[in-house]
Amino acid sequence: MTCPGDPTERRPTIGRGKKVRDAVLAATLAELADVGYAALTVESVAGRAGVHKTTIYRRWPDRDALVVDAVSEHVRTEVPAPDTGSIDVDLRELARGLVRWMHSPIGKAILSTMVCGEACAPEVEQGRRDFYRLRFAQVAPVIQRAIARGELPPGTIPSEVIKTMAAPIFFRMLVLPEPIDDAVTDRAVETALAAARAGVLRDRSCCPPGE
Amino acid sequence: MTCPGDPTERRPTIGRGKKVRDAVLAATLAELADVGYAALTVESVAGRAGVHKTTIYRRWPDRDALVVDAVSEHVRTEVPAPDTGSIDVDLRELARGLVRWMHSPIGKAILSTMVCGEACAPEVEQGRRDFYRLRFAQVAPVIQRAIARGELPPGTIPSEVIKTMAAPIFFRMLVLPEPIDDAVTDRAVETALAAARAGVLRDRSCCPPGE
Amino acid sequence: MTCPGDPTERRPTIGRGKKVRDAVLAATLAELADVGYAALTVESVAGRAGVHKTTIYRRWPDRDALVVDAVSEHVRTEVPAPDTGSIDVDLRELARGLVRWMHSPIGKAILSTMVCGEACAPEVEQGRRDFYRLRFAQVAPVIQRAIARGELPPGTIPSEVIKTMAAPIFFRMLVLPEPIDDAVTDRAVETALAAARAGVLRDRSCCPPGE
Amino acid sequence: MTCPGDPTERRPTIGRGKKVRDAVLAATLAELADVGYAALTVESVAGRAGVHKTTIYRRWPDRDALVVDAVSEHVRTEVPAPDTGSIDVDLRELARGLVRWMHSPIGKAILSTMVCGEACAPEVEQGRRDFYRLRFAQVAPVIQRAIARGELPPGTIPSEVIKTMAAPIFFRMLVLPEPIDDAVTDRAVETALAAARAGVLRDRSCCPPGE
DNA sequence: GACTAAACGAGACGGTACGTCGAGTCTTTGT
DNA sequence: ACAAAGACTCGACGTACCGTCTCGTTTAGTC
Repeated sequence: MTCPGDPTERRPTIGRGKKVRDAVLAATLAELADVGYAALTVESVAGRAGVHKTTIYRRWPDRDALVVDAVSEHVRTEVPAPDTGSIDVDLRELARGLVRWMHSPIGKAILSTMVCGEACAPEVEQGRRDFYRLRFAQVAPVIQRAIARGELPPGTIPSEVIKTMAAPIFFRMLVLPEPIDDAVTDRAVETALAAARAGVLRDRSCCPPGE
Repeated sequence: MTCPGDPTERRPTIGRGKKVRDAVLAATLAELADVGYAALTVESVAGRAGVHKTTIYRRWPDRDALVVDAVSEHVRTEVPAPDTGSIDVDLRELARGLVRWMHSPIGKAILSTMVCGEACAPEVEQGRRDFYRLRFAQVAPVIQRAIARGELPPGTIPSEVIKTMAAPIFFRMLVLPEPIDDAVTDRAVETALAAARAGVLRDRSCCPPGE
Repeated sequence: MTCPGDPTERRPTIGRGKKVRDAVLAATLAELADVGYAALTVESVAGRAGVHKTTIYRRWPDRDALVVDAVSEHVRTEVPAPDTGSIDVDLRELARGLVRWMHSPIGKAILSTMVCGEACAPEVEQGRRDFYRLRFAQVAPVIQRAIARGELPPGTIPSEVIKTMAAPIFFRMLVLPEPIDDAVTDRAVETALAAARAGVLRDRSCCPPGE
Repeated sequence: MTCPGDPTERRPTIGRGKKVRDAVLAATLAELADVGYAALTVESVAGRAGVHKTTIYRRWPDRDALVVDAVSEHVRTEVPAPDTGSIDVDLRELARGLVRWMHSPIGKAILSTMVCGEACAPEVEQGRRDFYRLRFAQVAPVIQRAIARGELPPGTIPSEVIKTMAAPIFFRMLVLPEPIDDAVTDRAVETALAAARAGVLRDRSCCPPGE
């Protein structure tokens, strides 16, 4: 039956095709983690997945599409949004989780794809935009709860807080490659909180106020 | 320094060789700006420089070395450190300059090289580390003056302020590709200042909080 | 013969199977005429016949068998053996018919299959041997009547006369690709008759010359 | 040296390139003889020639061009034109030579290329036309001498005699695949001579025979 | 001002991966 | 229970670019 509820992919996703698809995507992530995006080879992926190269090309138009798909697949993973009652603790937990993810094989895999100086295929571009949008949405409640509790000023934009917290971590990881220790992580959290509390991260268009 | 006798490069750097070297490096930067690091081909560079491919391989061991060299060349450019007497204004000027640089051809060229998810050649790795170290050093006086003026708390680490200001801009440019407008830039500046004023960016190892 | 019960083919030849079989064979001939034997694709045939590729592979072991079968199908066509009372006229008529056939779609189809520099599958090999044997047998009476009328020497081998007449035509068509006009055709006929009349085409093993 | 006199090919033919070219063409002919035209693989040729696939594609645009070139190369071989003073003997010798050539590896190689039912690439088409034109020109003197000696009627077209002799041999070899023995060969010769002597192979346009 | 050595132009070559096509086999599904 | 539909394996195609090599030719510094 083509029971309603999972029409994300056509029928081939079920049955034998599903097995192949999963094997290939898993192999892609593994390769990504091992050798990175630039050195990823369709033939290696095929070999690792125990599948023929042409089978991959039948399902994905090219290397980029394959990688984007593989990464997107693992994006549906729910990121647990902590709720300890304190924004300091919650945000620190999120930051630590981000750092852990960045250093995990799968995180490295995704990162190596998800960064490139704008000359990327539009496909990849869109893929990563979606990725981050989803991630931010998943953790936004943490900030919203803090606002509700009065820990952060009303009008604070949740995604801005997250971005402000995440930015220094990504920056150190990807731009200046510097090791990321707890001090760095904590500083990122405190920076975001300081900015939020100072009202820097509020929506300025609606509520000019306050001051 | 290019003082005579400098053996960083052999003689060929002078005379005819100089012309070739310059043409190739310029062509490399142009290609970098046009198509990005990943799509850069030695043959295109050779063609653009009006030089034969083998000539390039005679001087640089491989593609990466060429790119690193081309980029390093343009790193010595002095970044003017503004000094208006107000850290707000100075920092905003630095941020605007950074954004302008990021959108300039040369900036794009360097960025496309300087970012990659860790699977880079060590050569590139070291190159970019040096690049940023130098850049931060160039603008550190701006912060130091602010500390001296009492605008920022003593013990504030200049490079941390710069990084905190730069991180959200790079993050938006490279990770989530989002357009960067003045609001974003200003917010980055204010975030860095808020954090600095809150004492988040002080050196914690030496001067235990106390305050 | 197509008498009922003929077990050369299994049941599927009747009923629904018959339709499929006919459609596929017709499509095969059409493809053969259009693109030739070498470029013939099972998928194209399937598409043209409105049938799935695997359906073809179920019925025919491989491409060659399909082609041979398709061609054999159209071999049973009776070639009218002219009987004007004059071997000159009769033979010329046969020659013209041969040339017409060669330029017809079906003729081209068969020709493109029926020629290949020996590296053919034995299946094809046997198929074409049978094809020509049958063709020659069909027109042999023309020669036999001429012998009976005394137009050609006794002992003349009918198939040899046909082959001698046909050879230059095939030669020009397949080997040196040259256009075939009436002059060529006539010359082929006259050559065969000259040779036959000179006794070159008699069976030498049985009736030692002498005569 | 670039001494005048051998500008048949550009410079690459000399030096290292010549070795590669020769090796590849030889390997092509060998493959052609072994597996035939249809089954010939660029990779096999490359392997046999001890050369990389891409090297072949650098010099020849595709498989067909390679084969045509390889065959053309071996066409310059002079075919000795016998001159015994008797057209019967000379022609028989030519016929036997043709049959021997057909059964030689190189002959098979060329034949397997040189026959295809018109759906050939124009490149191959032109190549074979040239091939046969040259071959016929090489042996035409044999016929011309016979005409001069009065063995054949004046006005006899040499190439027609050759074709008439060759046609049945090719026909048996390629169309009906039948073994070719001396009887067949002799019959072909006698047929051609009978036709020539009967005046069938004269140029009809110029000398409308007095006979 | 001629001479020698380094560097350049030119082009082929081995090698890796790309993305495509077609043959023929195997599995799932629907009837 | 069997045939249609699809997906899969396999092998070859022709392409692009990498980095290497070997020739001649030009040019730059030296004697």
